[in-house]
Amino acid sequence: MGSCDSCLVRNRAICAALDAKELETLNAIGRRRELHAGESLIWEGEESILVANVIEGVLKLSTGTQDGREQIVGVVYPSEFFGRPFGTTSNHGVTALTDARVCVFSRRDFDAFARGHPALEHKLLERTLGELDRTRRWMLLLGRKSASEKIASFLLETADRLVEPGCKVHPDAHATRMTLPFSRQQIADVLGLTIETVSRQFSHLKHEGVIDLPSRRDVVILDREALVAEAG
Amino acid sequence: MGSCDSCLVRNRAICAALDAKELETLNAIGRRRELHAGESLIWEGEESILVANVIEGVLKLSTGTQDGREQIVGVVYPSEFFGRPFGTTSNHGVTALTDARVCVFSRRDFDAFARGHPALEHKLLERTLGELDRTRRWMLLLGRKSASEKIASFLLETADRLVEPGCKVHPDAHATRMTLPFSRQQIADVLGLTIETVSRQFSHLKHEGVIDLPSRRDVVILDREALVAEAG
DNA sequence: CGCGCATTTGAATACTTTCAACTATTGTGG
DNA sequence: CCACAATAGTTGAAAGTATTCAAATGCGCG
Repeated sequence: MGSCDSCLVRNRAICAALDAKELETLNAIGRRRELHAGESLIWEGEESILVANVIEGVLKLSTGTQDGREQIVGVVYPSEFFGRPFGTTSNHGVTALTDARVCVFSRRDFDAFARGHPALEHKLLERTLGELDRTRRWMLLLGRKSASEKIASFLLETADRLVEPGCKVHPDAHATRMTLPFSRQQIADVLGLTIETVSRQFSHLKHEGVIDLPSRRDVVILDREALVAEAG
Repeated sequence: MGSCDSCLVRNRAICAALDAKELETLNAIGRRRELHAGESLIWEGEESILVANVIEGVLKLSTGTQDGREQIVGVVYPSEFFGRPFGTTSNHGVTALTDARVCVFSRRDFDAFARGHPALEHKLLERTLGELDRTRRWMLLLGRKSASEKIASFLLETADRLVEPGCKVHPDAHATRMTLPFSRQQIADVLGLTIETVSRQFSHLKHEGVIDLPSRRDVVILDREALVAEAG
């Protein structure tokens, strides 16, 4: 229980860069942690104490203004890494969107370990570069897209990232039905909109027959082409 | 001419991680390139052929929609690195905002060199993590701030990044007068606004006595406190 | 089964954009 | 060096889109 051997994301996480012996060392400095939906692990502005890998569940990275406006700046799925290695302060909070399990490391321990293992640092670099690309693409959405384009883009991206990547047969598979790990307010915080605007756009897409909404959290994509066209 | 020895940003760029001998090797695979304002070095969507360090000048990273809307997703100043190492495609274009000099490497050569030099990869990782932090902070601006808050934030950030970092005496120095490396349209593309809105906000700040605008490209910050308050 | 809270829907408002005209700056050729 | 053309920026008015405020609906949990 809780060892790297039995880890669900063992070969997808950055740990895949390590051999058996190194993994043992890493195992010694890490520990499992369970989080309930809504629970935070890292707070914006605080000292960067820990970093982690997601084993199961979905978490959000967010920042806010003093007067309470919030912006979700990243969403972390299983096998992904979060936290701020090699830095003193955390620039955004990290909160579980669903119940989650993560593999946590003291930042200092992790930093020291990573410095001695270039293969791990390389994996981390590749992931960070990829995350930066994804984040920059999201800036186009925030700065230049209309509400309807934002919603369509959001549904497509979420459908893609939510598919369990275990299935190698269809590497480009898209979920056609999904249970969103987000409330309406959280969707608004991802897209830079208000909850009312999100709701109206969902209703509109439903009336157009592009999606179906069996329950609050479930979405069925009926017409993917239409969504792609709408995404701009 | 054009060797690492005489490089203006020699000890600020990632190259600072290398010793004399390694630098010589790196020097052999890199070459200097001059760019005129408006000239592009990398195009969005194309194969990632090269990466580079900025020696002098300012460049923008940008993406756009098919119908011509543009969003600037990053601004690169002297000593900073750009391009997409360890990846096949460039996700955003890179264009000089001012005349510029850069130190270019073939991506393949750079990747190979970096793989063999963990200290260089480490520096690159630290920079990438820092850039990701900065980018995520910008998302709060794009998603949640009003036009006036955006303009104030933009002026403060630009004033900070524009100061030559040579001056060690005042590490937190802010420029009080600056020549913007951006046209009004480019400011609009950074902030997700239209050129008219940018212009109106500038005029408003001027009439309020918060800034002065001696010429199109020059800004004098008269009341920094007011700008900070306005930035939200 | 009913209560509480998330979500939806409606109407009025506010902000940014769009379209259009005007002004100023820069650069060019006579 | 000046005149003028081209480009960049400013300003105004009208329109459009998302927000705000308010009320209603309905899902999900006890």
